[in-house]
Amino acid sequence: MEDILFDFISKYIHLSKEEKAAIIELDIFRTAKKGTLLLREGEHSSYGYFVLKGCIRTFYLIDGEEKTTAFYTEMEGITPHCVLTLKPSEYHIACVEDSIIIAYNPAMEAAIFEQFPKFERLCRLLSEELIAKQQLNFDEFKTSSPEQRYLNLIEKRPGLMQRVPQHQLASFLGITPQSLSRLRKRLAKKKK
Amino acid sequence: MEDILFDFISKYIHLSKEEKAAIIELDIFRTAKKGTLLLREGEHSSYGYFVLKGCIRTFYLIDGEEKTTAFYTEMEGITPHCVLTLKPSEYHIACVEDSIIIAYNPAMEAAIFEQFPKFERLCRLLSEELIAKQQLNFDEFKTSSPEQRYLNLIEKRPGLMQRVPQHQLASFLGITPQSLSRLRKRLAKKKK
DNA sequence: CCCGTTTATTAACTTAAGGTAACGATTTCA
DNA sequence: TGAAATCGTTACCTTAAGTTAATAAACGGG
Repeated sequence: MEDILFDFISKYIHLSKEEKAAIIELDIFRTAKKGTLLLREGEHSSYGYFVLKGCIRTFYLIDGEEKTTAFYTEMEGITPHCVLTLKPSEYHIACVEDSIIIAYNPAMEAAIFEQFPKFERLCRLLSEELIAKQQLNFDEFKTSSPEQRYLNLIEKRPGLMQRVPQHQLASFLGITPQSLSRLRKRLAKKKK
Repeated sequence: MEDILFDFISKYIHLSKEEKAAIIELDIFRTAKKGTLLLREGEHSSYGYFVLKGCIRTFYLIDGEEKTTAFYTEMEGITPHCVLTLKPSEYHIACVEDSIIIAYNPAMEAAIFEQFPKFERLCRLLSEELIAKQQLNFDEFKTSSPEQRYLNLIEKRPGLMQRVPQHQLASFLGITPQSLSRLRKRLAKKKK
């Protein structure tokens, strides 16, 4: 399972045997069953997660309703806001499927950055890229109707539809499950 | 005007005289009049912008309509997506007010990072923080109605309302100018 | 200072999303 | 395996957003 990670990193920088060993040394690999809560609202945590296989989601509990706002699948990760603020978490993180993930904390990052400074560069570059992508994504959300967003999601993240319950997808699209259900019926009719 | 920048940076790291001199050496400070286009859709550009004073916005031209998706004010900045992809820009960037900005490109960053590695750490930390904040912001957007978003904006970014034309704010809120106008009337009535 | 453009508001109509509730179908797990 | 919870769909009604259009106010360049 380390290979999944190293294959990914190799797209950006070359890692020596020593560097790979240092990463494995950190003992960051975990498996988690579907439904497992990695982080609860209100908790303090210093762990970030990176998905090697499977799917995790962030969600809020608002008026007793789960509102899923993000899905992270293969080669995507999240450092929860609370890790940076040191305050209680605003949201929950849960596994949508049985997953293989990396769990890292700032101390581990610091250790790796100190040994191998080029990791820090990698993280900076990945972060900067992610900011720009996130912004594009948000832009698209703002400038689209729920229906367009739904169609867009099918195009941009094919397969996610199949992996995720519909009511979770609905809040991800910024609508209610009922609206998503209607929307789908509307589209099916149009297609005919 | 350098002082505005150095005051900001001093909240994160200490800069020596040499380091400050190296930054000034880069000749990154610019002023731009309201309405100035810093980047046009379709253009190639390698410049990122950081606002010291004033306000800039990103917008898309969709069916001849301007859709404003983000505002950047004091101590906020943007590295356009096209700088990272080397492809034509998806959006425009324009000054909303007369502004004092920093314009930087990857070569300048590389030069500074080489001279003073701690800058790279600063950028990584700021980037990681921004990712988490952006995500929270997006989450809030998805889980709120236009009305809640409007009220939230007043709270979170007071003053922006006064600085920015309403039709630009409308698309920023993900609605039409007409809807924003109605929404405001509705709220004014409620308050009474 | 004036005229054209941009901006904000309002109105009437259409469309779709929210709220509530009910219904089976599926999944979970004790 | 059987009861309970979860999930997706449908229906009905309400509410608000989109669309189009008209008008008035504010702004800005010559």
